[in-house]
Amino acid sequence: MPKTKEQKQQTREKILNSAAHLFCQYGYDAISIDDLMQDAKLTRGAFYAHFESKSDVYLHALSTAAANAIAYRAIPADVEGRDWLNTFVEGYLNLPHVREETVSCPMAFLISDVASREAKVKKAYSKMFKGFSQLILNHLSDDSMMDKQAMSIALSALLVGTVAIARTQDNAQAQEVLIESSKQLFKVMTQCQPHEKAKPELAI
Amino acid sequence: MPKTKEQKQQTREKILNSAAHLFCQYGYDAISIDDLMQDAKLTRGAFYAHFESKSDVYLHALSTAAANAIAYRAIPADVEGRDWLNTFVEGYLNLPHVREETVSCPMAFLISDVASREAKVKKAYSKMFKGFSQLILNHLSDDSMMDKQAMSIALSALLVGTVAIARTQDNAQAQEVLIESSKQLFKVMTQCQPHEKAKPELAI
DNA sequence: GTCTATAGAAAGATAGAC
DNA sequence: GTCTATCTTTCTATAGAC
Repeated sequence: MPKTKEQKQQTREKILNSAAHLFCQYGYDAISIDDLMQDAKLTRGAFYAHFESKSDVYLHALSTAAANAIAYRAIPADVEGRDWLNTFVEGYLNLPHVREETVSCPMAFLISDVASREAKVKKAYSKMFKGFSQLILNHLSDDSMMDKQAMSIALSALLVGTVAIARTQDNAQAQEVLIESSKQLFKVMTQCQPHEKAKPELAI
Repeated sequence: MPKTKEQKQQTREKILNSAAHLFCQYGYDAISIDDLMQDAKLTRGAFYAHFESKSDVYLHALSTAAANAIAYRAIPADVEGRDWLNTFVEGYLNLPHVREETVSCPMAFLISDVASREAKVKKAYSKMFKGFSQLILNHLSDDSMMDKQAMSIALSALLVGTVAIARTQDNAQAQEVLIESSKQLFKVMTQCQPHEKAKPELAI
């Protein structure tokens, strides 16, 4: 790739990272193009060399936010099954995540923000949820007592919904929601897979 | 109450009903004061005789929306325990609710909309969630195997989260999320209360 | 490609007539 | 209390210099 194209790509990614961060935290309407560009240490006018419109950057920022979140919560390949789920839930259902002290999940943070967006955006969100649900599904241990497909969807809704609810509460209430949801989540998993060992204590 | 005051109150409630409906469906930023007043068959200027600001009407519209939703989903007093929960979940986790063909739950529809609002609004939302969770708690049957407090919070997060997620999906996917979540919900309840009779088929 | 300047539109809030 | 008219701010998007 020629040097100029490479630099343009870097600038674009810089804007996308600012967009992923700011849109997740404040939503589409609360963030102006000026906000994005200032965060990326550029000015308004340069924006349109990289994106068609505000709507366009939001769409791509969704993917960036998802990619960042996936990379941040990556779990070593040798961790499998129940251990994987324990680790994932521990990293997802915790206060630093809810308070954006760490990389945030665009699904939980923009769950009702996407309702007013265009069809393209909703499709991208929908695809993300399918991916999330599939990720959970891939790590559910085989168990004849469990409808894995149904379980993965319900768990996904519980995980995303819990973080979204926690975000609307003060710290004490948020902590309670996170703890009780993960307790019930593990209780369900334990009851469905009675041969597995008991769940470990969670550090949340 | 004098006639003029009574009429003012009626106009105020008309605006609040429009606000509850429109804010729930489109969110705070997408709805202008003009939109609200046109829906209430009035004009911009009259707005400030009833509310201090847009933020003010949003705050009160939250309560109106909650009151409307509670009234709409009211369940006869003689329905109790497991039957109550069945009926409630049936009315809450269904497609017409998700598609706003019926009175919508402000918690599910505005779950991430309140993040950018002022502290007063967040407190009102938080109080609503506590009320929702308490309502569930009041109808959980006694069972020594179950931590009712924890269960009511987790169920609330699952219910609200499921509707919020379903809203981001197309009809087919939304239906799947609703069905699988309610399946798992009842499975959990059944396992925790093994003496109750099996769950009825849901009409969703 | 990035900058400054600005056009054009939308929306919150206010003023004054009735 | 409700109306029309308007002030003011904010924001998306574009134009043109470098």
